[in-house]
Amino acid sequence: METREKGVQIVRPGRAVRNVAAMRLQPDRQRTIAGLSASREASELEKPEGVAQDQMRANLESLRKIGIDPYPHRFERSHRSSEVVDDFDRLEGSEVTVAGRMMAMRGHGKAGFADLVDVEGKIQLYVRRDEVGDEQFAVWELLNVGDIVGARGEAFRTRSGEVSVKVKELTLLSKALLPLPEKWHGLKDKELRYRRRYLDLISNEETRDVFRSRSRIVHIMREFLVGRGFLEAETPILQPIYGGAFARAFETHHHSLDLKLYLRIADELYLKRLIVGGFERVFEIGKDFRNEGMDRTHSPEFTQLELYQAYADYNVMMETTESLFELLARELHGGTKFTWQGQEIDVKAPWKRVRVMDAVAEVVGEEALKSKEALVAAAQAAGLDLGDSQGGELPGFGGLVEKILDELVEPNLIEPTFLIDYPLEISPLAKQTADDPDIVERFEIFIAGIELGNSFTELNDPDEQVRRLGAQVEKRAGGDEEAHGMDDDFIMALRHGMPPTGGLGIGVDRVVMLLTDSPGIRDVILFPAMRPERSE
RNA sequence: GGGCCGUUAGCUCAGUCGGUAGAGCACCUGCCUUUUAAGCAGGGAGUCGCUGGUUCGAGCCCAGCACGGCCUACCA
Repeated sequence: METREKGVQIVRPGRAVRNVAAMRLQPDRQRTIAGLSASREASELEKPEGVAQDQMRANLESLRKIGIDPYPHRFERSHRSSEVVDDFDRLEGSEVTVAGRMMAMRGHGKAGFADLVDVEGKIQLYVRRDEVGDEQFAVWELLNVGDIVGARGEAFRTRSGEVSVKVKELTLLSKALLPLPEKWHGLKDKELRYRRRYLDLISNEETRDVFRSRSRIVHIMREFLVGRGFLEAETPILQPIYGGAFARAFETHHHSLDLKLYLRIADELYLKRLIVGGFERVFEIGKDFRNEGMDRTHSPEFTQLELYQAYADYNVMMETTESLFELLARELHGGTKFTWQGQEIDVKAPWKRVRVMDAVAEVVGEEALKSKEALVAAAQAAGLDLGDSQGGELPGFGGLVEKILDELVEPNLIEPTFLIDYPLEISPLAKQTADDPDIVERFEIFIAGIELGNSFTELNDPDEQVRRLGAQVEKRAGGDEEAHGMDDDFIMALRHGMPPTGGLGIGVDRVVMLLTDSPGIRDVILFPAMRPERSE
C-alpha cells in the first residue's frame, strides 16, 4: 500500500486483503458492498485482484476517501469541444470549460493527456501537476477511461498541433465502473451492439451518424408536410378494431373497461376520419405494430409516415413521393444520387411507373393473365410454391398476382419505381380505376428491391366500402387472421361524406436504411426487438 | 419450420494432432511535464454459452439446449 500526497491511502482490490495496513480500509469497503446485496459481498471479496472493473470500483472508493463526490449534481460548461476546435483562432489563450467522457488517457509522468469526447466532437485535455496541484493530480491518477469529467483551463495548441485545454481545474462528474469496449476496433458483436446500444453509440461513430441521420430524416419529413399545409395528428395506438393493412395484431387488455384492445397495425382508418372531419391535409409519424416474422426489412414495431390529402388522388401522391425523396436525398447526400449496399440509386423525378398487370405479364407472359388456371400454371412453371403443396388452398387471382410480384418482380426494382394499379381483391380500401372495376388506383414504392410505401386513391363510397370489408370479414371467418374486420364507426364516418382523397404510407425505418446505407432494419432502430437474454 | 455459421478475459481476437489457456486493448505497479492506437519495464485478470456423453485426459470430438448472425421457407 503506497501513500500518496496528503497521506491519501489508495485502495487496491484483493491485494488489500493481504495487507495489514490496508485492513483499516475494509470496513468502508464492506459497507459499500453490503449495500449492493448480501450475496455480492462474498463474491466481490473473493475475486482475484486486478480485474479492471474491480479496480475501477476501488478507485471510486479511493476518491470518496479523499473527499471527492464521484457523482456531483451539475456542471456549467462554457463550450462544446467542437466550438473550441472550430473557434480556436479566437479562443486561443482564453479560458474555456468543457465536459465529456474520457475516451483515452496517456499518462506522462507528472502530466498526462486525455481525449475528452462530448456530443459531437473531441478535445484533448492536458493535465500538469504543477498546474492543477498535488490534490487534483492525485484525483487525475485515480481516473479511468470512461469516466465523465469537466475541465476548466486555457485553450492552446500542443507542439504537435492538437487543440487542447491546459487544465487548471479538473472535476469528476461521473465515475465509470465498467470498462469500455476496445478502443481501436470498437464494439463489433452485433448482438451486443443491439442489446447495449449505449456502448455501440459510445464506441462506434458510424452508429451515431446513422441515428443523427434518422433524426434529420424524420425532421425533414415533418417540415416538408407542415410546409405543404398538413396538420400533424396523433391517433389511437390502442384500438378496439384494427385495420388499414393486412397483418396480425398484438393484443392487450384494458382492465377498467374490461376490453380487448389491439395495438394498431396502421393509422389509416383514423386519419381518414379526420379527412371527413374537414382537416383536408393530415399526417402522422408513429409506431405501428405487426405480430409477424422479423427479418432484414421487418420489425414487429416500426415507424410509419401516413398522410392524407383531400381533393387529391394517387397521381398527386406519386408526385409528393418523388418530391419528398428528392428533398431527403439532397439534404443527406447533396444530390439525388447515392448508393445502398453497393447499388447505385438515383431518386431524381420522374420515377418509372409500371402497371402491375404489365409487370406480371412481362415475367409470366401475356397468355397467363387470361384465366386463373393459366396463371397458376405459369406461376408453378416459374417455380413458385403457391402454398397448395402442403394441403393449403390456392390463392385467388389477386393473391397469385401478389405472389408473382413478390417473388419475380419486386426484387428487381432497383431504380425508384411505382408499381401501379393493383387488383381490387387485395386492396380493400382503394378506389377502382375509371375503366376497370377489378383494378384500383393504388401504387407501391420500390427502391433497391425494397418496398418503401403504399398509396391509393381512397375509397370514399360507403356502400362499396361495406361490400369490400364484408368480403374481408368472410376471409377472416375462414381463418385469415390478417384480413380486415368490419369497422362500423369508420363506415359511419364515410356515410357523412369523405372528399376524394389521396393517401400515402411510407416506412420510415426503411427510408432510413436506404439513406444511411444500412443493411438491415435493426441497424436503424435504436433498441430493436430481441429475445431476452437467458438469466440463470 | 429448415440449413449453414458463430459463442474463449470487460472488449477485439488466436488456440496446431484431444494433453490442462494465449495476444492486443482495458486495468494495476514503476519510469516518464507537449503525448495522441504515446513509449519502456513488470503484473494481475477465464463458469472456454449451458447440460450431458465419449476419453486416462475435452476449448477442441458427439448429442441436446440457449442466444445471435446469414440464407431459406411460411405468413401477407
